[in-house]
Amino acid sequence: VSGQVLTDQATSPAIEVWVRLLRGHAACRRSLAAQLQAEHGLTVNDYEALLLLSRTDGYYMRRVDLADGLQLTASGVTRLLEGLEEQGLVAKTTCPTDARVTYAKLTKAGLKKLKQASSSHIASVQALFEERFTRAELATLAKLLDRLPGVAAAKQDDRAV
Amino acid sequence: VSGQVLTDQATSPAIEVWVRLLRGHAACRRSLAAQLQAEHGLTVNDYEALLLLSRTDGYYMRRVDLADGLQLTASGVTRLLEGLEEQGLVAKTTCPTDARVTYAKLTKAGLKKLKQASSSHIASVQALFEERFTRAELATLAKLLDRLPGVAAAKQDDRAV
DNA sequence: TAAGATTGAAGATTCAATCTTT
DNA sequence: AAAGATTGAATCTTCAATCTTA
Repeated sequence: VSGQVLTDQATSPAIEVWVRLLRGHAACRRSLAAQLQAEHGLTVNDYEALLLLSRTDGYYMRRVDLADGLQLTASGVTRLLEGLEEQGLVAKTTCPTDARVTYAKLTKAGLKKLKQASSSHIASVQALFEERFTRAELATLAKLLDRLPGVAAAKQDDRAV
Repeated sequence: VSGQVLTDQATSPAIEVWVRLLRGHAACRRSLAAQLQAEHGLTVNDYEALLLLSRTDGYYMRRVDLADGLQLTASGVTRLLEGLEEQGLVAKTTCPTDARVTYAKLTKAGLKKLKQASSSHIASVQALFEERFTRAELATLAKLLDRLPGVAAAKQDDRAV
């Protein structure tokens, strides 16, 4: 009798994808976050911020662009960088042409930390995904996930800097 | 010169998928959470909890199973249900055969709330995904995401109850 | 001892408001 | 007025410890 409150729509393909995205993201993140924290004392966003910075020319980014790349709010980025600055992994730099802007710059220590963390973190990510998907399936997944909001935008910034 | 700190591995198919999962989830969730909050005063997990409960026989679940289904910790579920109980959408029920267990039971008000919220929320989810993917692509995505940790487990529980 | 559940303290993130500079 | 950034308050979630029952 029960268990059928929401019919049709409730199990539409879009809903199925959304629920799987929710649960899958949560489980993957929990696992990878635990590893990153235990082995390197970094959160997922800590790591991702260092990585985005490391891929730019000059190792610096505006906070706004970091927010877009990480899919965080402006204040989220301020708080995230607070922590990284305290650890000496990122430093503030002023923009010579626009005094409103504060750059986040990857320090030597930050680059070193990223390099240290990368090998084991990348291995964890690969273990998690390559255990479950073939190379072709991963390519398919990447191509499809690319169309989600936030994904292409982040890549553009990445390329633009 | 810079921007090439991490080579090869750093752009492996697994990493590409993980980063897209991170950003895509964040962007989708932000958008859907805002809609759900504005129109119904519910968080994403509020909604998902009501939905999981509505699909069971008798409209109740153990907290442990809810945690597994939502990919939350046990204490996360306690806090989530606290809020739903305050709103009268869920009520505590004791288990007659095991005094350790407290069931979360969907109330009439909870079922009503879920029904109210569903139509617009489902429409939002469909708008978000159907705008970007064909039906076949959604099916492919669902099938692949199914293999992520946490996803199949949640479905099993859903079915088991 | 295990399992189910809760609690206090802490962390991460957001919103709304604010400040400065353009 | 708009853009970049920060801050205080609030929310959500987790971890570690605890409690009760099996």
